[in-house]
Order: sequence, then structure tokens, then C-alpha cells
Amino acid sequence: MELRTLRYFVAVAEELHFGRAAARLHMSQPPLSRAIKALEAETGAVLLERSSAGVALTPVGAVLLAEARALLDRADTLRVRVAVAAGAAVLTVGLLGDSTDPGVTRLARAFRARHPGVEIHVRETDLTDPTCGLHAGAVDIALTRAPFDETGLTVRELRADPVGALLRADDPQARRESLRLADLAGRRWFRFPDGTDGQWQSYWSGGEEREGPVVRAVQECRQAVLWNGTVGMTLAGHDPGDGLVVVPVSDMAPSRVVLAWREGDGNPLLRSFTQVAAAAYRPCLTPSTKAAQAEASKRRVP
Amino acid sequence: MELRTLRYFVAVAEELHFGRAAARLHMSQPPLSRAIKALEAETGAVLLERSSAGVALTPVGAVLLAEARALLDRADTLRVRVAVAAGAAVLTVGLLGDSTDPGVTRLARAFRARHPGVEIHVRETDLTDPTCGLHAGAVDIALTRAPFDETGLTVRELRADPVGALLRADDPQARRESLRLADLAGRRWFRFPDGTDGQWQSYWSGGEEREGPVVRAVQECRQAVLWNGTVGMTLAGHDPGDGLVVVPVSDMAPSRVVLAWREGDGNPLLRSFTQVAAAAYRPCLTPSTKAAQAEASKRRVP
DNA sequence: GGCCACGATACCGATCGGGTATCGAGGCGG
DNA sequence: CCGCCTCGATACCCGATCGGTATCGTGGCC
Repeated sequence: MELRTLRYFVAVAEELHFGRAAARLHMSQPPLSRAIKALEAETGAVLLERSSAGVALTPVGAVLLAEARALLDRADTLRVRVAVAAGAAVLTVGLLGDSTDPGVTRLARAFRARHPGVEIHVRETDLTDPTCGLHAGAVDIALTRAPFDETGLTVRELRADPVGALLRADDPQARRESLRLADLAGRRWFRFPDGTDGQWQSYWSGGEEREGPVVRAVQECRQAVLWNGTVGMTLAGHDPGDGLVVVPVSDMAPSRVVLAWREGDGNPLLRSFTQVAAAAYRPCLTPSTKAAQAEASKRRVP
Repeated sequence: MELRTLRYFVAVAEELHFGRAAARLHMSQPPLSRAIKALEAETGAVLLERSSAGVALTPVGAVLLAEARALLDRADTLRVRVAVAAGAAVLTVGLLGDSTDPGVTRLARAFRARHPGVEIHVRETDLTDPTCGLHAGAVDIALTRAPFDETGLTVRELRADPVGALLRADDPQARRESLRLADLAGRRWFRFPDGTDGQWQSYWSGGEEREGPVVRAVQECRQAVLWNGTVGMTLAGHDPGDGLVVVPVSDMAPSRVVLAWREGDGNPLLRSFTQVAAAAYRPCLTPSTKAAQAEASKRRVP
């Protein structure tokens, strides 16, 4: 009963799906099945009920899940405490400068309260690098928005926000209740500079090649719309102020706030930070959001 | 940072000696050295100070020791809780019927209090099988006295008691302050039946072949001495009553109360039971006892 | 100065963990 | 009703890891 095995079990028990759990663990499904089977042999109890309807936890499995979470949490705490004792408890958090997320300082405070002695640095970047310098090693973990090139990274979703078109208040379509992407065909859109992550660029362009001014930061987006009358996508549900309006766009996937870190990064503060973050954002991941995700992932395959 | 590695570290940190720790872990020293080195690489801190004077904990190592103990304890608790949930929380404790140890029921009570739902069976045996049926599988763990055939078993010392000669009060040597084994040469000694563990037999015979009546239980020993005028070894420091006296024997190693279980036994209650037992007996393992042990182990090699 | 104690290193073999390919059962649509 | 599809299980292979034996290097001590 090693920690790795328990991590595997927690993943399966949370996903209730071997394939997804394996993906989350960056491994393939067969060894995961084997590991769970070995765990069941070791405990001498059936932990998961496999049926055609899916995977379900047995009562013993539920007990193990709770205990394993507690144990893994304790293990993370151990690593942090040792790092603190060794004077190596430093975590650099990359923050996407979209100014829509109030939570980072709160996160950092919660983290410091939980693990006295840690040092958290925040490094804010503009919209041209959604990984905030993760790939380059400038930060240890990024609190940012998907999508972007995830190769070599582990990504964990914290929240999903609806998006909409940012328009001048005097735009002909500004009064609409909602729009579809097709309604904005032919308009000039603001774009991000060359070198910006392709997936990010594509998402915020609604999946098409666009024409229009280049911006780097949220404020520039607003200025581009206000001054040049272009359009662009932004988060819905906020008051853009300043003679601008946001009209929800019904056929765009919500924008996902995620944590991302380098796969296999040994920094002991990482896991604890993700835990704290997940706890802080938990109320944001509503069932409807989850359902939307499930829908999205279903649609993705065919 | 797996649990196994932490177990290794705890062993070394407690023994402050790689060789002894390796012995305790039933492995050889080189892989243990390697594992500790890997752990130091993973944590990025020096955990142990190796010098010619011996091994010492660094401050970071001390933190890790405390944290690792807590984590391993939690892991044991996890296993017990899962076993309880699975309805498999049964432990059969073998108890050597020497009637000198008041602790078992107390141990069982402490264990049940710590882990509600466990079931503890006690099986008491006579002196002819110091392993209380461990080898035969009749019990899971034995609370008994060394020495005996330890092949395939893990043994952990809880306490060491001085021993002495059991004599009739009217014996010529009964008034002596202490005796040496040589003083008892030529006397008739009580013995244990054929088939009794050889090491056990040899220890209680002072290392020599003896002549005399055969006994199976503590009461029979007393009767043999009282009625037949034979001698025999028993625990010092207790009043044997009934016209008997115990005279300390200076050249016999103290009798060690030990826990023993089958190496590699997967019963999750085992480790927890040993923890509880160790905690209950801790005040009994005085520094002098420890020193005596160290002496004994030194003497054993040459 | 030589022996001894003890941790580190070198090297080897067995085991284990993870990967790919494939199977088999159950559900669902044509 | 048949075939496809999904998903967990199985078979098999390979490389990493772990533990063992032999040996070294160093510092203390007679």
C-alpha cells in the first residue's frame, strides 16, 4: 500500500472511469486497472463495482477514498514542512493578467496560513502567454485560462466562465439578448500578437482567422473595441463599463480557469497549492458547469 | 517519496546506524544507504550527518522524522479502518502462559479504543511453544519471551527482565545475594519437554544439558522446585512465594519480552498493534536495558 | 602501522511498473 | 437481430528499479 497506489485509487474513485483516471494520471488504462486490482487483493476487499452502467464505489471503497485523501493530504503537508525546514519553500505563481480573477492573493494568504514559512511569489503576465512562462521555467504554477499548448504540463480546471462578444454600446447588435458566432461574421476582431499560443488565439477568435488590431492586455481589448469599433470575445457577466456591453455568445464553450504546472515538477508546494486552490474554487464548479464539461468532452471525440 | 522510503528513513533515524537499521528492515545495508541518498536528493536537503562518530540527524532530518512517523501512523490507521470496513479486522494474539505479564488485556483494550470495530482474540499457550503457534498459523502475533527460532519471523523487543535461580527457601544457596551459573553445576534442573524450541530450552538451562523433571507451565516449575528440590531459572524481582526464593544470576542475559509476527504477514492490524504495544511498554525499555542490549549484541558477533 | 567498524560504491540479477495490442461483455442503433 | 462501440480486463514485452554480493575508502584505536 504505497502512496502511488492510493493516488491511483483516488483518481479512479473520483472519476469513476478508468480511462479518464488514467488520462489524469498521465498513464494508460491497463496498468491502472492492474494497480487497482492489486490494491483490492492487498486489502482483501472489493473497492469498486464494475458494471456496464459504469464504475461505482463499494462501501469499503468509500472508506478507503476518504482515508486515502486524508493520507495523501498529510503526505503533501509533510513535503511542505520538510521544504520549509530546508529553507526551500518557495513557489512562483504565474498569473494571467486578465484582471478578472480576484482570487490569487486570497489563495496565497490561505496557503501561507496553512503552511507557515512558505514564500509565494506572484508574477503577472499579459495575454500573449497563457502559460505565464511555465514552459520557460519562469514560474512553477500558472493560474490562467485554457486553452493552450498543454504538452509537458498538467492542467486542472478550477472554474468555467461563460463568454460573450464585447461590443460598443452603440453597436447595432448591442441590444441583443444573445448572439451566435455567425452573427459576427465579417466584423473586424481584435487579435493577439504573432507568437501567441495557437490554441488560445483560436479560442478567442471563435475558431476562425480574423482581421483587426493587435492587443496584448485586457485594457487594450477594451480600447480596441471602444476606439476602433472592432469586436472580440470576453468574459460575460461582468460590466465592461465605459460605453461597452457584453452580449453572451451561445455557441462558444465557456472559458476555463485552470491551474497548470510542469508535469513531474518535484516542487513539494505544488500539490498543496493545487489542493488549496481547488478548495477555494470548489463552490465555483457547480453541477451545471460539470455537466457542461461532460457535454463538451463528449462532443470532442466524434 | 513513498511510504517504504519513509519507513527506511525512520529506521535509520531511530537506530542512527545503517547496519542495524538494515537488519531491522530485513535487508542489507547498501540498498538502504542508496534509498536514503535518493530521499535526500528528492527533498534536496541533507537529512543525516554521517561522521566517524556515527550518524546524527540534521534539523531537517528531525522534522522529517517527526512527520514521517505521523504519516506512517496515519497509514497504519488507514489500513485498520479499511479492514474494519471490510469486516476483516480480526487479530489473534498468542500469549505465553508465564503469567508474569499483566499487559495483554490492557493492550487489547487500548487497541480497541484506538480502532473501534476490531476484534482481538487471545490464545494462551504453555511454555513449550514460545512462539505460541506463530509458525503453525494459529495466531497472528505473539507476546512472548525470547529466544526462539526466529526464521521467518519479525521480532521486536518490548522489555528485558533480569532472571535468577528459583530455589527452595531452605536451599543452602538461598541466602546468597547473587549466584553465577557455575554455582549451580551438578544440580538437578527442571527441563521442558522434547520438541520445545531449542534456543528456548538452551536459554533457560543456562546453555548446558541438564538432568531433572520435565515441566510445561510456570506452576509446574514451582512445584518441581518445591517438591523435588531441583533448581531452575525464572524471572527475578518477583516474590515466588510458597517457600521459594529467587536469587539473581549475574552471568545470564536478561529475559526479553518480545512481540513476534510472521515476516510479511499482511494483516493490517499487525503494525498498529505493535505500535500500541511499543507505546505501552516504552517506560519499561530503560536506557540501562538498552545499554545491556547493545552490549549483548556486541558480544554476540565475536 | 595495521586492524576494525561502517558507510559508500560497483555491479548484477530479479522483480515490478508501465506500454501496446487485443480480448470480451454489455449497450445501442440500424 | 446483428454489428458496432465503449470500456474494463488480459497477454505480452521492455526498461527502470530494487535488493543482493563483493569491494572500497576513511577514520578511530590499540
